[in-house]
Amino acid sequence: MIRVLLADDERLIRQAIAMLLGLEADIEVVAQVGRGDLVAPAVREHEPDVLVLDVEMPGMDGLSVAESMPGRAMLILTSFGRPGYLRRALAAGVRGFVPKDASAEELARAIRKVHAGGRYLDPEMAAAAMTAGDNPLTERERDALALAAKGASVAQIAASLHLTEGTVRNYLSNAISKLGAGNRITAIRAAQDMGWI
Amino acid sequence: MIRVLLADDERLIRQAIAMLLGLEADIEVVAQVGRGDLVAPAVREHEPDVLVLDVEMPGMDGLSVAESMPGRAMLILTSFGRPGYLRRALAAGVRGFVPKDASAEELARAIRKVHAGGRYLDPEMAAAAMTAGDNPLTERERDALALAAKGASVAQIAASLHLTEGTVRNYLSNAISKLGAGNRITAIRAAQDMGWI
DNA sequence: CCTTCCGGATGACATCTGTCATATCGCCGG
DNA sequence: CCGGCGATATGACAGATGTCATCCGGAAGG
Repeated sequence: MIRVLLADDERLIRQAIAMLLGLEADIEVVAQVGRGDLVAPAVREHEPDVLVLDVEMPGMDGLSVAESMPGRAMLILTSFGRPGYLRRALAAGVRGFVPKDASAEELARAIRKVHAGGRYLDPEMAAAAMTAGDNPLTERERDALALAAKGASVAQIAASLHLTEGTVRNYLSNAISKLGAGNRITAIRAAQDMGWI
Repeated sequence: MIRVLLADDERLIRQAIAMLLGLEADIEVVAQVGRGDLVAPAVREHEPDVLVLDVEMPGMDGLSVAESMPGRAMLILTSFGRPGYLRRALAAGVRGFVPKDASAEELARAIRKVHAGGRYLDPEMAAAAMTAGDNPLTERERDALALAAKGASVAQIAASLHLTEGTVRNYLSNAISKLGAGNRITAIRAAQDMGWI
């Protein structure tokens, strides 16, 4: 029996997926949580074999959760096939990556594979991540763009990062150019679509 | 037996919810579609009693679908409790509004209520929509902000709407002020959070 | 009928943003 | 050791953005 912990913020989805997985003879959902920060306590209590984590969650996102639990069998389940998510997940030791558009069979197969020590990556997502290439932004450019995405002005970003305004403008300009955008708004959208900020 | 059509773009979610609803003795999912533009043909073919529509879908969003089928028993199922969504849905004659964070029982109850000609609004969403009040933006302000949200510059917006640049700047400035934002980026985020653009 | 009000429209002005040329620093390969 | 490279940092400048005072026209109300 494969003991699974399921983390997703939407109760209906969580309940429903748990039900589907419960139909599989060899899979048992032993815990369900709706917030990222509740995963660690639940893991301690139930000692599941495999963690199925949604990326978008309050408290702590699924990728951060994965990064905080190295060595465990984990699988990311997400609505958004963002290349950056896949890279972060793999770097964190996650061995399974399944889109919510997958079928229940695909999810069950992925869980078995991950439990057995293997990998399961959705073919389309893997291809998209390959095509997209790596994150071209430097750390500072990402910092600046992430703050801009929250609506911060150049002055506010400069204050946050302890830089002069000119430098911040420069980072944003570089980011805009690297992302093939025309202004900061399209740059923010592009970076978010790729899962880079 | 209540015959239900289920429209949601994520297969796993669709399958799983169909399974949950199938457990209810009086509910039967007679059709499932993954795109908004496939709802109309499926309705013609299966003649369901109640339509359960996700807002976020490719092809055609759930609210537009609802607007195109007046008089039918419909229920909106969404991840995002945006006040503007609720208003648009009610205006389109939708009688049920359920967040994906609801329980399966709540969804089933809502479907029965809507099928019987009643209404079911998630209490929290209804309260949020009340608190938020109505969309304060005029039509032109919305047009301009929606284009800005796609990354368009003032010049491009002006060309699209057949206005001078000054007028466009004015609309955006009004929108920023009405939304309590400090620049167009925060204004865009605020308007999107409320479901106003 | 006249007034008031509000959305729509305009251009001038101050400020903010994006680009560019340039400089410094640490690191790697020759 | 030295040159080259890329990340970081800076300020000047041009162009884009946000604010303001103002005007126009139709709807609501006296």
